[in-house]
Amino acid sequence: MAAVDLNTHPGHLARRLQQAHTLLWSTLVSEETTSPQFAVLNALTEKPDIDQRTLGEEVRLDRSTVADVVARLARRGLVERVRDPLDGRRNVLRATAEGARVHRRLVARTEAMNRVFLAPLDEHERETLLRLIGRVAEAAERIRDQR
Amino acid sequence: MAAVDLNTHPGHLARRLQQAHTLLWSTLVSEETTSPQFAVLNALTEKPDIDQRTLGEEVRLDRSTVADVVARLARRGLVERVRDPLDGRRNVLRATAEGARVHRRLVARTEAMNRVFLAPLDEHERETLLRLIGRVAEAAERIRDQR
DNA sequence: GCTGATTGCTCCGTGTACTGATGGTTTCCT
DNA sequence: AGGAAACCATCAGTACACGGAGCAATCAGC
Repeated sequence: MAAVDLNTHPGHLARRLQQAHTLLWSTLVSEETTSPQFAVLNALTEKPDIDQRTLGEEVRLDRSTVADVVARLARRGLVERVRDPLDGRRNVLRATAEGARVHRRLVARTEAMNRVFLAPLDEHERETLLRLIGRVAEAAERIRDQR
Repeated sequence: MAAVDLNTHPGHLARRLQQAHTLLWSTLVSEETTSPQFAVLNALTEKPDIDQRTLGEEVRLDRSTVADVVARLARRGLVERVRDPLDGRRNVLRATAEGARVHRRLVARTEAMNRVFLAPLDEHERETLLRLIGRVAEAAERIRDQR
């Protein structure tokens, strides 16, 4: 009776957007390397030798999830995980040469994929969409962090 | 070196948006009932006695995921899952009285949560965001379905 | 320098999400 | 009627995502 129109619910739309993206990624970018894994490689390319917690903040991954994702990348030899000799709690992370190679190859493909993904929108709409999502996400993340 | 700015990548932003939403949901709406579970209850409120496949199309959930989500709702007694006597392949689904009660209570809370979630945007921006996400998601879902 | 608090990581349990394989039903076509 | 095709559901395997508990290392205050 009192059913709601889910298309007016940002959460439902966000989930659909993310699902559709994941699927498109696996066909247009890579089957082996997922989008979060790419985000990790990308962050380590920019800032090598950081620990998991810092990396997690960088790419917005939970501490447990970072551990999982990094473990998979390490298993494939794309990332090195070394205990910090100066602080025995930390794992210092770094992309291997192979990891850097994979990252370089995927950068080009992600750009192609983003064009396909955003194809229904014109240039102004794309810019608007990214900006609005960024603002909402950032505000919600701040609420979380202040808890 | 050649690191990319992830904030220009819709996929990364979509993931952040969805994560932030999930977290906000668990604090403002319900700890027990997740957003996909609510979507299922909502769909069954509007259209009772459909099977899992149809339900999945309605709320955009994979056949396996529908089975999981419905199983959890059934375990909590919010949904009934009966083998269709007319077509032995189908599970006919229906929200129980308790499921309807939970749905009613959550409808009000989701509206409150959506206001908080979209608080950083003005009325026009909200409308724009929902419309643009909807268009991108729909286009990407069509690509998937045509495969 | 000791002690208590903090920090970084791991492990466990739960939920969402997808693919591929399998099996049981129904339907359709000859 | 009988067999092939289509269809629905389930199961196994993998990946992301989170919180809580626990452990080892470090730090801060005295």
